[in-house]
Amino acid sequence: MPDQTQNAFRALADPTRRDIMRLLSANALTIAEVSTHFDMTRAAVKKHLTVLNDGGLITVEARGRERINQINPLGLAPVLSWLEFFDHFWDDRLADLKTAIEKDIQ
Amino acid sequence: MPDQTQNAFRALADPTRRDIMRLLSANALTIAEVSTHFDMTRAAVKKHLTVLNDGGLITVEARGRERINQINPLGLAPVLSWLEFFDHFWDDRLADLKTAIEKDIQ
DNA sequence: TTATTATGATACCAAAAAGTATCACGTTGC
DNA sequence: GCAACGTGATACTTTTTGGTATCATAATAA
Repeated sequence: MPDQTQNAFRALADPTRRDIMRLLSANALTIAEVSTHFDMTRAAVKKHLTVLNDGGLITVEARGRERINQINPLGLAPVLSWLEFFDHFWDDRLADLKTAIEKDIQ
Repeated sequence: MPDQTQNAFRALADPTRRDIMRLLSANALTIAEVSTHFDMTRAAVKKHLTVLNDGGLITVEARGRERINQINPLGLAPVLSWLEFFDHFWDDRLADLKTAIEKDIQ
């Protein structure tokens, strides 16, 4: 049971892995299916999936010879928890923050 | 003006940088002051501060020969915005998530 | 059985990251 | 002016990371 916060933050640091998270948010997919969405080898995608799994952000379930990769929403908890720390400090600036977020969402 | 989301996530991927964020949440500090809290050279700390600045997570203000490093709460907006994306998908699981967060905060 | 398929694992390479050492430069204080 | 101080910047080393290529293995399909 290593540092789950560190593993989660590290997993989210790569843009490909964040894209995979978005992908899997729609559907659970096999490694091969995920690979079709990216311009890299299946082996590279599998590595990213391993990092995401280490970070607790996805779960992997074997079905025959396939591996179904599925989002684990609870994996984001350590990340949100860490961010939550800052809410306690700037309750006054939090309003600005939320405004900025809403403006940023497309 | 590159990918601010990427720069912010990258900045948060390092445990030292996350610790610096917590440090600066209490007080704005000079580079030398931040350095006293870590077992590494001032140059290394300065590099971390540069990465945090690139990620928009801190602002740096010159005061004489000193550089005051200060948290920029709005810098977290791209990160929170990205995370917010997932809220739309699991409104049902969001309750579990929030429970997990509260339990994780010490 | 035999061929195909999906995956795991390993070795390897290039680029990026984390760190140190060092020096130059502007600011402060005497 | 001059010494001390805080910082910026560069060069360099080591480790980590993102990627490919390749092969072994288990499951499926004919």
